Parts: sequence; structure tokens; C-alpha cells
Amino acid sequence: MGRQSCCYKQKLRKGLWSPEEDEKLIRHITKYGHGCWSSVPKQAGLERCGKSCRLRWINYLRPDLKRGTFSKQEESLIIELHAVLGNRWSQIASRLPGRTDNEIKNFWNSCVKKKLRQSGIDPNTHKPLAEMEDKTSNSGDLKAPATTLEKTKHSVHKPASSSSSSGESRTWKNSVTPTRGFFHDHESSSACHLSPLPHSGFAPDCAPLFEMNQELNCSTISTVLLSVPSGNISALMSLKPNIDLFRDEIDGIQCSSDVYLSNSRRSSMNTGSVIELQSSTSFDGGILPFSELTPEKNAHVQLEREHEDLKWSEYLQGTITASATIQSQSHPLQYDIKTESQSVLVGLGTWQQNQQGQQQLQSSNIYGKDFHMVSVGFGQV
DNA sequence: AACGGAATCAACCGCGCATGG
DNA sequence: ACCATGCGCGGTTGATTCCGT
Repeated sequence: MGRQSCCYKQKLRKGLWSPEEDEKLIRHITKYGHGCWSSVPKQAGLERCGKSCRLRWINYLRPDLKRGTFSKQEESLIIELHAVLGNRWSQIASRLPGRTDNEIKNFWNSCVKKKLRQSGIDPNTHKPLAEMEDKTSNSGDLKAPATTLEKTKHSVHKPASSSSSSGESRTWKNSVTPTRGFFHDHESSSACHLSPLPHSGFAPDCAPLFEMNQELNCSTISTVLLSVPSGNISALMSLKPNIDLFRDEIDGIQCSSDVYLSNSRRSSMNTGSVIELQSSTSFDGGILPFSELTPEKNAHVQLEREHEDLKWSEYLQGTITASATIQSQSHPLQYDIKTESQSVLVGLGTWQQNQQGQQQLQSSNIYGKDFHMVSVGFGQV
């Protein structure tokens, strides 16, 4: 017997939110903050459950949401993070400022999964599909990537742990898709997780800290993944705390930054060592080619949707100070939509900056609880 | 133009965890 | 220790939109 939903109990409204409801919620949270979500609907005059209000705020009404299509950098980062974190959408979202777990989850399920499959990569394991088939047919150890792969230095493959491989270093490129390779030897992505590092000074979309849970055999993860959007390093590192090895791999993909590891941290779980990657990096190689995965269709449509969002903002803010823009990048099919949260809502700029600053300090709780800042930044709605 | 399947995305559901009484 | 409550997460659903025929 499952629990009945809170909405059922209280005969509350369900389904899509009306603009009036949105306005009520925004007005309330702007003024008082959300405090206890269960009391929000009552105080805000909404016939919704607190859970529904929370979801609506987090996934849609929050002023620091980016919205719009995912950039290639974001897409790459999602893929990389998913390779390590698995379906821990909230953790992935915490490294993508302005994106929600729901948004990322939808994006993954509707788009990325398919692209990966088309590229011959299993979206669950991030291994080549052919390899997975071999594995299921042989039910043996993973020996080598599929034959369509060839060596390259654009992707970095760190030797697997002593327990799972000979330790021979391999790098691979998928010759079918001109892609960064992101092939892993890890058996269980859920065994290892990135954890937020509130005091590292890293931007929240970086991946500065790994926890290696040796009890969970996390050391089988063996891939270094690098995707460095404009000045950030998001290096998903192999977990063997071997500085020289790591340096080699970094060099292999032309990362010129100072990167060093320390084992000084201990995870709060107290079950394994923690590798801290510190960097003042710039990665002049930019993001590795992923051209077949470019979300090229619907750019125009998405832009129009963006404008619809802006109209909604206008409704809330009373004015629009800028419009969505497309920044064409080096690749003709790449585009990056500047959204309201980045360029439009001037009043929210401060709020966002504060939020981003907070994220660096408290990336595990990116929304925070104190919405007085909302009041300041959101202005008089 | 109409239809149907695919894709997208907002929202719901149920579960586990944390916390407080 | 137990229970009630609230929160957050991941999985899933269903409505809407898109797109090909």
C-alpha cells in the first residue's frame, strides 16, 4: 500500500499552474521567503500542496534559472558527470548553474540518451555498445574497447585499478563519432560520487573533488574526462591518486594549468580517500569536438520559446531590457542563447551574483533558505 | 489539411532520509 | 526508541508541441 498523495488528502489543485498561481507564489516567496514549504500554499493563498509549490518554484519560477537550450558545454558536462554520478540529477544540476535536476533529467532522457546510442555508446554505462554486447555474451571481464576505436590523445584513459586491469594506459577515440571519448571501466557508477566542495573556491560547474569509496570498489573508475568551458576546468578524474599519472594525462590533452592533487582530505563518509583537484586553469583546447551531437535543429523554435519566456518575465517585471541573443561560435552549428537570467533581468543580477557566490560556498544547497536576497534582487513584483 | 507517432517538458508520485517531539 | 512531519530526490506520467507522411 502506497501513501496517498498530499494533494489527495487535502483535495488540492493539481496539474498545470496558472499565471495567477505563479504570481501568488512569486509574490509570497519574494516577500517572505518560502520558509516551511508546507505552510507556503496557505500563506500564499494557493490551493496547492507545499510540495507542488516547491517544485514549481525550483523548476520554473526561481529567478536564477537559465532556461533555453543546453549549450554544447553543458551537454558535454552532463554526459561526463553522468558517467561518474549516474542518475544523480540533483548532484549533476548542482554543477550546472541555472539548471534544474528536472530539466537535466528530461534533457538526458529525451535527447542525450538517444544521441549516445546513435553514437554507439551505452548511455547507462558510457561504454561502447558493441563492447557491452560482447560483455553480455561473454560475461567476462572488460578487456578493450570496440574495434571501431582507435588511439588518440584527445581523450584520456587512465589505467584501471590494480584490481581490474593490468594497469596499461590506454587512450581511445571513437572513429565513428568525432568525439571526445568517454569510456569507462567502472562497474558501478553509483559507487563513486562527486561531492560539492563548499570551501574550495571552485566555480560550481567544476568538479573539484572526488571522493573515492574504496569499500565500494570505486577505484575501478578509470577515465579522465575533460571538458573545459571557457576558463573552467571540469575534469572528471580517474581516481587513483597518482600525481604523475594524472599529470601525464592532463598533458596529453594540452591542459597547461597547474594541477595538483592532495590526499589530505577525508570524506565525510569516512570510508575512503578524497582526491582534491585544485587548479587555476585555463584550457586552451576548449571543448573537444562533439559535432555529431550538436543539437542543431529547432534553434529558431527554441529562440521563439525563449521570447515567450521573456514575455512572461515582462509580465512579472513590467519591462524587458534586452532580448535573447544568439552568440555564434566558431562552429557554425553551435549557438548559445543568452537568457533572461543572464542578460535581461537587471534587477536579478545582484541576486544571481549573490547566488553564484553562495553556490561556491554552498554548492550542495544551491537554492539556500534565505530568500531575503530574493526580495532585494527581485525588486517590487 | 489531417492524422499519427515522436519528442518535449511540466508536474506528480512514492520513497528514503533528516529532524524534532 | 518510536512516530509524525517535512524535504528532497529519482522515476514516471500525461499533456502539449513538433514533424513527417
